[in-house]
Amino acid sequence: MVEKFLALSQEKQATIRNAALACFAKHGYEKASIHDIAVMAGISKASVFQYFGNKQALYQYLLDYCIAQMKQAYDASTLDLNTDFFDRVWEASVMKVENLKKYPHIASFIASAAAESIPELKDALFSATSEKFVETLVLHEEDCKKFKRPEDALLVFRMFMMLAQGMAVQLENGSDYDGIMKEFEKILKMLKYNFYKEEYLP
Amino acid sequence: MVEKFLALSQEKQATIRNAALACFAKHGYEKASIHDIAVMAGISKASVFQYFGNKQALYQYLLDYCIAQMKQAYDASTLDLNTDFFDRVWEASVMKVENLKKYPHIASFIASAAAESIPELKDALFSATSEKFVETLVLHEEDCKKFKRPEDALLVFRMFMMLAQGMAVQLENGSDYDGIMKEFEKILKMLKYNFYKEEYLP
DNA sequence: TCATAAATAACCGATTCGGTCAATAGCGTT
DNA sequence: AACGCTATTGACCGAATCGGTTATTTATGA
Repeated sequence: MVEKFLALSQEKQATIRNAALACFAKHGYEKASIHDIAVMAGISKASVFQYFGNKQALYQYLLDYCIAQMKQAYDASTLDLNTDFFDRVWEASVMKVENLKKYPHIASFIASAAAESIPELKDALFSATSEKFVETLVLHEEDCKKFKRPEDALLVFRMFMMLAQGMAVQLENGSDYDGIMKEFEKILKMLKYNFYKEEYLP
Repeated sequence: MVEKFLALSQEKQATIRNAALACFAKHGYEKASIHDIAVMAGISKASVFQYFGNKQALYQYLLDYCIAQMKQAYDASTLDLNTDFFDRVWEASVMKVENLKKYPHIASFIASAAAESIPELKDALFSATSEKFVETLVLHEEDCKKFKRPEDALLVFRMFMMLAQGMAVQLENGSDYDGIMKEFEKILKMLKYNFYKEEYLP
């Protein structure tokens, strides 16, 4: 049923998709109305049904699209190259923010769908956001040695995870990307300076 | 019109208020329905109208209630006593979290109302969350001297503000208060140890 | 037991819901 | 210009839900 939609131009697809993602994210499945989505996308309500058949199918399409996009984003995660912990955190953060910029409503849609306990999200979310997974990806054993107190490394990492959530909130609330990222970069440098042994400082 | 409601027992008032706060916070003013609120509160829809007259009056009552609660919470902020910066941050965080525990839905309701750009919130929110205000309240000049690099103090404070937002998100998503606060306490100690000059460490 | 107050089920007109369909607008072909 | 074909939409459908009212039931207290 979705072929009609996929035949549209990429721009129009993106416009409609973003409108639908935003509405579902903001209001949830039941309270989001096709009328709202159509108005936000600048098309008629009938067209939405022409493209997707019904409300459920539209939601399912968005779900599949977001899961695929998420997997792709994580597959493209090649941050093992940088050898330093703080550089890796920085790189991962930049990647996350760039993704947030490129696909603005995916994160909030996923969060909203998770709140409605959509079953198929459980798996996709678990593999992507599992703290242990990200931990082994970012924090290596040899990183700890650079710390004045090696036992601090894990806690610093956990702090970054919380910090990332706070940043995401601020970004959603309209704060400018560049300003926040600049500040985050300064924070990283500061932490590195204060936590590393002198021999590992530039 | 609200006298009927205020005549109820405190527990029943709290139950109804929390249901209404949760519904308005989750769905916004327009999409939140009196039916939903009544069901969540375990009373009949007619009773809600009996207590508050109409939807707008209910919303206005919640708004007034939350603003009053917020002001009271900030008036009770007596954290000047502790002389150390990190202790002050810890105390402020505990206060914030205790408030979040005591009045679970106020924060999200205020956020939702702010998103709908309710005019009277502008003032109340500005005085309460203005970063400059909190900054002068928590970060004093003599604190900076304790840092190995005094210029780090302000950035550490900014980091705490972001961290607090991340913590709030996790708390809303159902993580346990005590676990998060334990971790935050550890983070504070760790930062203090790494940032302070040795002479200021216990 | 009875009067009174509190709570609700049933109901109201109006609006909005998801969904359909016939009419229209756009557009390449001849 | 007239045609045919398709993409798009305005108008419409019955059903559900909206905010709000009212008549009836339930609880209370003298």
